[in-house]
Amino acid sequence: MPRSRPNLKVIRPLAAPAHSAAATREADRAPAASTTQRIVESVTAAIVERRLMPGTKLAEQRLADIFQVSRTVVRQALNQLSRDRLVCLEPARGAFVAMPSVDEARQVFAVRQMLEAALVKQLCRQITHQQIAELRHHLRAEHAAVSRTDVPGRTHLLADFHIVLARMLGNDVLAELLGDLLTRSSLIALMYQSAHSAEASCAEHVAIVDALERRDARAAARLTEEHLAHVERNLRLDPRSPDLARILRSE
Amino acid sequence: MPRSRPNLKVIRPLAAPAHSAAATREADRAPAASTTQRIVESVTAAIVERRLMPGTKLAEQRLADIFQVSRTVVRQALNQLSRDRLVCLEPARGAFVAMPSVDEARQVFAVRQMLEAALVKQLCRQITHQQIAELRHHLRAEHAAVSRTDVPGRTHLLADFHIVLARMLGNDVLAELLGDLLTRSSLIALMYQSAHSAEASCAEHVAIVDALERRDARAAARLTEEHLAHVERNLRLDPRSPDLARILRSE
DNA sequence: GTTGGCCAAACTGTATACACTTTAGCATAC
DNA sequence: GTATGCTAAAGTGTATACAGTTTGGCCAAC
Repeated sequence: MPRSRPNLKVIRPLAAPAHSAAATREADRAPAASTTQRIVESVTAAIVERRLMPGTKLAEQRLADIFQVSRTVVRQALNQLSRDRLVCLEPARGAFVAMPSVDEARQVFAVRQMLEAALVKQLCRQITHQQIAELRHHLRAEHAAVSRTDVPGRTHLLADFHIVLARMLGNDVLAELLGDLLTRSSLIALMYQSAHSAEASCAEHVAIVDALERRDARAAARLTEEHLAHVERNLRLDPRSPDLARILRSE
Repeated sequence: MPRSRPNLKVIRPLAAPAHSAAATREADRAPAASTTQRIVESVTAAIVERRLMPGTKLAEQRLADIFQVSRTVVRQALNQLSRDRLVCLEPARGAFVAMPSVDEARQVFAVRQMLEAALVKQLCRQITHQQIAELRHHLRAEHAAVSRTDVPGRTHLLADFHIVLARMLGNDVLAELLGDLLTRSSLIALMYQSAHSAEASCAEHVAIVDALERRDARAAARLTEEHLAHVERNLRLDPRSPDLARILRSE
């Protein structure tokens, strides 16, 4: 499917993780993961952090060499990643970093609007002062990352905001689901070159927290929907080159 | 973890699928699946159709013999099933049919309420006369299955109702997500002995379709939430024996 | 100069082999 | 009679081997 095969070496730094902010963050939340899980997380991080482009082939032996394991383990990881829709498995051809379609992109954002609007609406009813304080703290971190143009950091923080909200509801099922949708959103943003400014996102997050503090459920839900609509509208989802490529491919 | 190890032979009929309604339905929607996928679907069907009890050990070699493949393929299937939360993989101990906790059960239903309420609200705005007719047709099938006490048939139809709604929105991402939540709900219902009558579910479905036809978004959303609340309330989620078992196990 | 077909290298899909962990039964000690 | 420790069987985790498919390049034909 992908005619050009970008070199895979971009993910090499993963094997010997540099002591970057991203690496430590990743290690923190994965205490003693299995070998398979480690690979899943490395590849996921590589995609979210834009070191792997959509359509890149992920040859099994290649990954096996990089992570110093057998193909068996790599295959397990690739299977999980395909379940997460981050990689696309084509029979007898191999695994490729997924190339979500325009439709899929729209659908993911539609689902996020439904889930997150309902989420903040519920959260209004039960949020505590301390939780508000936590959110303010998070917002300050976001602002700081945006100010010093720390691109990977701010990307992570902007996405984490949504996860933090889910966690505050105390619903792990929701949090995990939303986490999956957020990684998919990252891939979508990467594929369709999001033009949404980090400043705007940060400001919109502030407005949502303000509404939560006022316990204004209606406003919080509306602001959340608008925020996601803004992000989606700033994707280049026009039926131009991507769709052309798609037509030629599906033919 | 599970002290008693129910015999696995219950799923034997899967290998040579009888020409039951369930078997053909299953075959229809999986045209040319891979070997791994076939196993995933067989085990999923076995769990949903209550032929496999929560906590049952799924030994790899056993499944490999039944499906006449190597353990490699079985392991891939079990990995996918664990991603779907239908089986629980315990390191060096094996795979077991999952035993969702009371918390997880509540959370799954909470997420379904959020998603499905938003879903019918949206659907009110765009549903066509033909789609209403399709839903009426589905309701008649539900009613017929309930009347003739076709337990597996009605279970499938009652669950499918929710999927049909999602499909009508034209959002495949949503439909798939909801599908996963529904299979999890089946396992939950199995585990906590749902006492919800099929007649009640069917009647509540009718009320939802009525609201959709009137394009009464508010009512449709409310009825959907109430429907799910009823189903959840009829689960035996009291902190009795299950939680006791859990405490002893996690100790 | 371009098109079509053939062949070797590379890669995926599955099976098998082996090391290590868990488990269950039995013998021994108290 | 109960509890504890040991040993063999069973089962999981990973690596490797091999068959079948895809891929890309080369050569011949037009």
